[in-house]
Amino acid sequence: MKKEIDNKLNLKNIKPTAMRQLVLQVLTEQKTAISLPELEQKFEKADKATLYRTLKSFQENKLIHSIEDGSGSLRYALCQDNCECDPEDLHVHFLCTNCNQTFCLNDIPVPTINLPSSFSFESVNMVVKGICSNCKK
Amino acid sequence: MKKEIDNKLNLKNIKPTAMRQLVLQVLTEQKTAISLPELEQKFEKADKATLYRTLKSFQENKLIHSIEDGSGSLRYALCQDNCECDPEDLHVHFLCTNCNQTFCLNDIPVPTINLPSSFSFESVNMVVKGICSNCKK
DNA sequence: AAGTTGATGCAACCGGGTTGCAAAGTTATT
DNA sequence: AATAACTTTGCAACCCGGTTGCATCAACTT
Repeated sequence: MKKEIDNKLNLKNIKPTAMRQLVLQVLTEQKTAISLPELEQKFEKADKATLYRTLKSFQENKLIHSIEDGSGSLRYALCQDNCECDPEDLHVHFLCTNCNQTFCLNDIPVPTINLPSSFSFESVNMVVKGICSNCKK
Repeated sequence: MKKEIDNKLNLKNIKPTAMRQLVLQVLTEQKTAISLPELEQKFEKADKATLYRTLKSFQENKLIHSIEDGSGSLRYALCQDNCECDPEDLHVHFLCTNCNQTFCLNDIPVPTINLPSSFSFESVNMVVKGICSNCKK
């Protein structure tokens, strides 16, 4: 366990501090994308700013990606192994309006948009809202 | 001018107060989607809360639609004439990472996503980021 | 061991969004 | 025309996610 965590960090050139190990641990166990305040709650006593900076460095090193979740806040989730956070790596996200969880639909790529030629493309954020499988039952 | 504004409001069953006329005026002149703080700045002296509630009632009455602009804040733009804010009415939005303006790509509908059958669809938000035509020059 | 660099914790701030409440304005009722 | 009932407005205050400054602490360099 510990080994794998450290491995992942090293692979992305992130110095494996205690804090970072813990955060990555949480992110690994987490099936849905998590927000900063949610992450904060996972710890008894943790500093928001530290977590914030931890997530930021994870993101800069392409260990996680962030999405605007459709309710005005950011959420974070682990990238797929091969992810380079390039446009082709982007997938659709799903926000459940009932339980408020955000799911990575990893196997649904964001459709390509034919922009007017006067616009140039950098990235795209696509969030579908509805009811998730858990809440439908 | 005044006539058209009032007409639009009446059509959507919104009582045409002075404030609402002014806000709709601004929205009509505005080519890009506007945020609440931006709207505030368009007036010498206007109350944020009132503007907020004005936008809210416009939205409830389907005179305008809102989008999460990809930078964490909401923006508002006039609906098309025939718009019912149904999923089929949704279009893609474009955020310029240079000038920070949000454009309605009215003629680019949001592509349909085939959700896993266990998820049900309500709505979708799609924002493309890049450089707009003005900034490319 | 001293010096450099980076990580952490605390506090404070910022800005968008939102609400409560009282005053002003409008509409309806007699 | 006067009153009651409802709506809109303005002000203040608040909430919360995100962010920064700064001092401290840890790790690593020479």
